[in-house]
Amino acid sequence: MVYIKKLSEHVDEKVTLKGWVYNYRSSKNLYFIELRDGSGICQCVVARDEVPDEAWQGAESLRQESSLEITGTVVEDERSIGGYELQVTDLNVIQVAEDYPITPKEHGVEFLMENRHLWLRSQRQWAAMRVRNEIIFAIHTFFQNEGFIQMDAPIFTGNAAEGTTTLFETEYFEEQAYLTQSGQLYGEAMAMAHGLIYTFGPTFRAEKSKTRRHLTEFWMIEPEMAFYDLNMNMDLAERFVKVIIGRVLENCENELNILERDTENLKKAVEHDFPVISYTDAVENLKSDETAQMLDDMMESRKQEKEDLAKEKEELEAEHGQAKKWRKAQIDQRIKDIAARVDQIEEDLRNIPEWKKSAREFEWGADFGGSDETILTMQYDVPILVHRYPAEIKAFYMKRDPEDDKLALAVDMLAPEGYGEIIGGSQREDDLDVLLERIHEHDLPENIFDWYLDLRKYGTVPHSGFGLGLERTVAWLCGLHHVRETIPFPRMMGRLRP
RNA sequence: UCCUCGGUAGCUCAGCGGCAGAGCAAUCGGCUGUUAACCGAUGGGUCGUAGGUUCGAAUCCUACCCGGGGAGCCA
Repeated sequence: MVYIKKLSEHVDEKVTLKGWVYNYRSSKNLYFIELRDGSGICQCVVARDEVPDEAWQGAESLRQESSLEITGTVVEDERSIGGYELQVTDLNVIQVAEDYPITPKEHGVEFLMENRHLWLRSQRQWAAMRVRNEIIFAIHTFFQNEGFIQMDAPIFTGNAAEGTTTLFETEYFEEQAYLTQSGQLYGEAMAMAHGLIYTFGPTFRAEKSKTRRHLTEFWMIEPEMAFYDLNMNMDLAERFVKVIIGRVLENCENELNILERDTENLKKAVEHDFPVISYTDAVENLKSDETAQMLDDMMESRKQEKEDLAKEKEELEAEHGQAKKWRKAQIDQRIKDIAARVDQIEEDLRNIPEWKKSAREFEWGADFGGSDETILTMQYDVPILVHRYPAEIKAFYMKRDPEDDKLALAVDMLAPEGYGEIIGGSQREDDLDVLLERIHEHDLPENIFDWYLDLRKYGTVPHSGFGLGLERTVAWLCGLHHVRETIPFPRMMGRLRP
């Protein structure tokens, strides 16, 4: 048995492929079967004169997603997807699939999500999962090469600590338990045992967020490093992300092609330093005249684009009447695209004045909202690192800046192109008394943290770490609109099936 | 929880007070190189649910259910 991915090694040989019908076309004496086998897609040409009668009848019975074994000679052919095709000599139908719900045409999100178990077979979803796999492999390779030990934090936890986030509650024998929202505190304990560690596991947040960046169950990678300060932490995060992008560019060319991902900015991210900006400078940036001007310019260019699209739509509608059928379909599609884009523009036109106002009136000490993040990141093509946030808006375990007690030694990495925060991290408070004080300030129960406080009692050291959101990273590298397409079976508000 | 957009054939949508429509999919037929193939024919409906206004409601009003996008929160 040969896999489609390896067809180039079998030119002019007779091989047998096993797979599913992705799509098919036919004429009287010729059948074209697009076969997918999980490794790729190959067009198989069945000519009536070249195969036994049973094989021809088998071909005629095929429907989308029918399973089959197919034998033939591999030939190079430019007309075929992938550059190779199979001149079929025999085929054996395993099962004829009736009424496969997902056709090669367009579908809505709701329908596709209901059929996620089948949607995974579609090209774009296939490509996204391959990129996800490459990213996961790159993450392990990077840390293993750097001498990190992969260790697992528990998923059940007894403490709902860390403050504001809503957690999933569950029962652990007769005790109240929660699903973990982060493995970090445990990561710190493990780093004190092994020096450099990373966790790789699922995390759960019960927030009722319905946005393209949120899931209730997502995967997070959290390295924790003994004897690392904030600068070392930021350097590691940048090198780490660069390696991931580099590996994806190197090994997923075909997948990125299928996803129609423009790789220009990804290449820049590998080659250029990520801008490092303090929170305070970022606030200045938001309030600046230049930013206000940038938003005004953006407003103008959106208005212009809207006019251009309206004109294009008029021209298309005029052409529609006497157009041929295939051209009509093309026009309809383009008009649909235009309508979607115009909706987006109108939303922008409503939002931009508010963004401008919120940026202009931003007060030092507040946390950045979605629009503020957008304004900051749209000024760059590569991720930016924002550091030293006001301590008040950050978690209790983050160390204060020795040069300014109001600041926490925290860092966020914000991805470009609207993908938002992909990394959040900090240097941790390593002084027992200060940490106790913070716990009291945040009104957290001390007894829950007794084991965590032990880490400061017995050989405390400066240490740092960060968490990378896997799905947001996949979404960004794939250029996907929504994180629900970055994980096989996304869990989000109102979606527990399939 | 709030704001906003939507729910019409298996799918994607049009229709927005007066006979329920199109494309794709399905079924049948045609076509020797197609590639979201093409051409012809056929079948296919609880217009999200409940109530109201009206001579008449998919269309207007009210409530509810479900979904998309966003705010808050965050990776």
